Amino acid sequence: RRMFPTFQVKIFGMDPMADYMLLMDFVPVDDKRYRQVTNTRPVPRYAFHSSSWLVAGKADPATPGRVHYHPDSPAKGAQWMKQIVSFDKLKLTNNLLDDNGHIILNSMHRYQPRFHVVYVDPRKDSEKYAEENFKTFVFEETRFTAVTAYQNHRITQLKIASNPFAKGFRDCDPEDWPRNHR
Amino acid sequence: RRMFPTFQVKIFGMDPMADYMLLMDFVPVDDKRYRQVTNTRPVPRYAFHSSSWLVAGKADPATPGRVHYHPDSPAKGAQWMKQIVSFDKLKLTNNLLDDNGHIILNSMHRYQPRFHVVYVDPRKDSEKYAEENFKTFVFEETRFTAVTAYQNHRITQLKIASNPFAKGFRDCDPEDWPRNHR
DNA sequence: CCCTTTTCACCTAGGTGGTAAGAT
DNA sequence: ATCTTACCACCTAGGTGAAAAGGG
Repeated sequence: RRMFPTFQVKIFGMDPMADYMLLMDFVPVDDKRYRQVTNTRPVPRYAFHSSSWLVAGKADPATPGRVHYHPDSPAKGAQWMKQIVSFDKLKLTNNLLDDNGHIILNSMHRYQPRFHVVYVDPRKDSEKYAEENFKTFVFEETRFTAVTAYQNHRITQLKIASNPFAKGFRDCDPEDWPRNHR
Repeated sequence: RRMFPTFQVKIFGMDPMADYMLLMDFVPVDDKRYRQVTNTRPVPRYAFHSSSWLVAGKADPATPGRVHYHPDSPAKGAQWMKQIVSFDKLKLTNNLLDDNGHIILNSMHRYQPRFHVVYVDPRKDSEKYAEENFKTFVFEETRFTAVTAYQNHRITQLKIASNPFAKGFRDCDPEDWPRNHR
């Protein structure tokens, strides 16, 4: 499924006339597997377990480190800089055998999205300059735990309130949402 | 609206490693405006006038000669050649003020679609070689009369039978269509 | 008990010809 | 009479979380 909210960046400082490739990948934040607490007392299903994650042990074997190229790649710096770049086509899966080119992640593990900019070097021996033509950007606030089903009611409500495709599950106007809920 | 059936080509003979732009444009077939015959006897609307076009006079002023770049442009020759290239995103309009970048045509005029291949010359003075880096292909069987409403019942039925988006107007299985109708 | 998979109703987004009204 | 425009029901295509079923 798509990653939501979508990773979006505003880019400055490119050479407007040069070609660039934009891509993303995901690296494990730690070497741990997480789980939810065991409730001893019965709890209604909609309460979604506890509100925190416990370490459940060592991480599962690392998944194939796929990358997602922004579908507009390659494009000129001027094109990338003139508006916000949105990775809304990026899809995540837990299927190790996926052959749709989606990003493969382990469920119940924590990940750090990374954003990479590659300058398309017109020189014949461009491979030699791969190091300097490659810049990586990490925004720690975009870290998340991959799941197959939501574990937290407020995450669910945030998605229902802000993802247009989940409009069918809303029971009030999303404009009122930040005021009515903390 | 989209052009339907879609213009599609299979390409051979490109340099697999070189970049190419693919584009289409439309040129008037003649300098005429067409119209349907006046029936003196009343005719049911569904009969769609006559089955032929009459010359109605001189063509309207030529429309801005827009071009449509295939959205995958630029791409490597290998990419273009490995499957049929389909111009299914190409849209036609009769609105002279259109600002969606669609191809502007005069209704009731005849047009010839043209297909162009542009080799992206990596040389600094590539403008000098524009002539030799540019090839045009014309398939006369793709000529058509632009309309705002269909003038021929068999064209309507052909579209209903073969365009998936018109499935709501079908009254039998399209697989049976060529056998049941001439 | 905890997590994953599958299916579903309900959306967004947009491509069809039909149809009625409008323009010339 | 002929052609154009605007709107519509009906599709395709695909992104949502809910819920039920399944696995360990």
